[in-house]
Amino acid sequence: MTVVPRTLPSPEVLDALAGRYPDVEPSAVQATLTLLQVAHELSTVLERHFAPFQLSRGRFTVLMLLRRELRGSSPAALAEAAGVKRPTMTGLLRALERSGLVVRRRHPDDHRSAVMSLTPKAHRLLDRVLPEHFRLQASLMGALGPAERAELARLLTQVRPQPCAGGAP
Amino acid sequence: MTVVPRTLPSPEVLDALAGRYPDVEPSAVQATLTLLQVAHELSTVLERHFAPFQLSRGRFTVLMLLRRELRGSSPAALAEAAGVKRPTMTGLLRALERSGLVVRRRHPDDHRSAVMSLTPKAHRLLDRVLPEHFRLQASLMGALGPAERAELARLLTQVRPQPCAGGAP
DNA sequence: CCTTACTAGTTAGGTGCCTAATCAGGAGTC
DNA sequence: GACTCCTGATTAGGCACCTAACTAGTAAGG
Repeated sequence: MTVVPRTLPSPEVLDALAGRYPDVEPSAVQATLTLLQVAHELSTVLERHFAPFQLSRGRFTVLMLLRRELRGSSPAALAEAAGVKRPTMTGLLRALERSGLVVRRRHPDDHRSAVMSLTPKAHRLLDRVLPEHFRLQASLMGALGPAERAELARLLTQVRPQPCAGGAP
Repeated sequence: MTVVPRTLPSPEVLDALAGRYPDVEPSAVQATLTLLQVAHELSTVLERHFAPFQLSRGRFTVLMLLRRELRGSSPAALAEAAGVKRPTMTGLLRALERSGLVVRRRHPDDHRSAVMSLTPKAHRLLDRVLPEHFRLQASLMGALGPAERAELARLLTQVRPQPCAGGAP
């Protein structure tokens, strides 16, 4: 939920920047800032929705992953799937364990590894959270038709860090 | 930089959810998750770019605001413009002050208030950071043409929290 | 076996943001 | 002037994420 300017730079400011720095592309600046800003708002709305249930986005994501796709998998696999580092997953799972939402068992073959799964309490919690969650998601996208949503998703996936010489190490 | 599932839910999983929870709109789920995920990646790339200059996104944003639009304005005004709470701005400004990038003066009329401005060192730093920053932004949007970028920004601005009964308190 | 190399998970410590509570200056009312 | 009310800024404390460094179990080569 990092900081993002609340309003876009005015055309005058952009022009001034473009005069001083030749590589300014106003359309790129606008798209980047808008993307960050809208994502920030969206994040905030989702966090607010989860808060009354003692859930953060991270904890919710873990529950959803464990619900169907990754049931009975290891912390490392969950970290990978959730896009989070292993130490962070340790913290998320500890919190969920303390709340009685997940249980940990030792892996039968590999004694280093753990096997996580949801408790009945977690399933009941999700049954309370998810209906409203999906309504919220639908309302956030309510101003866009299905075709526009698909187009939005398509355009977004093009925004990746380009393989433009000197990629990640 | 909050957590977001690294891959979208498969169609099967979405179908299963839609079966159990009637309000699931797959296009909304897809658009939401994609938006959060791309914003997360973009955030990460930008943070990496700023790190060598000892800048965070927050500190950079403050410098940019102070550069032209809000030169000589108060911490409260900066917080408002940066989309951040006042205590957070206190921390950002303290860090920038310690690095010798901003200076603080008392407001001549209102002795509660402070007037912040950039030092020459900050202008030199921005002259080093910005060219590469704008090239990076351009490359991130490199796969999209100007019209597509504008369309992306337009669609994004539609994603606002809808005024759909029971707004913010 | 036994060393070496790897992997799963945790701990320790740091950053960036938040809310709640506090302090100090300013402004309106009597 | 003294009371209340408001507002700018800070401090204190908390949460979610990170990296680096550790512990413990596994696997592979001598």
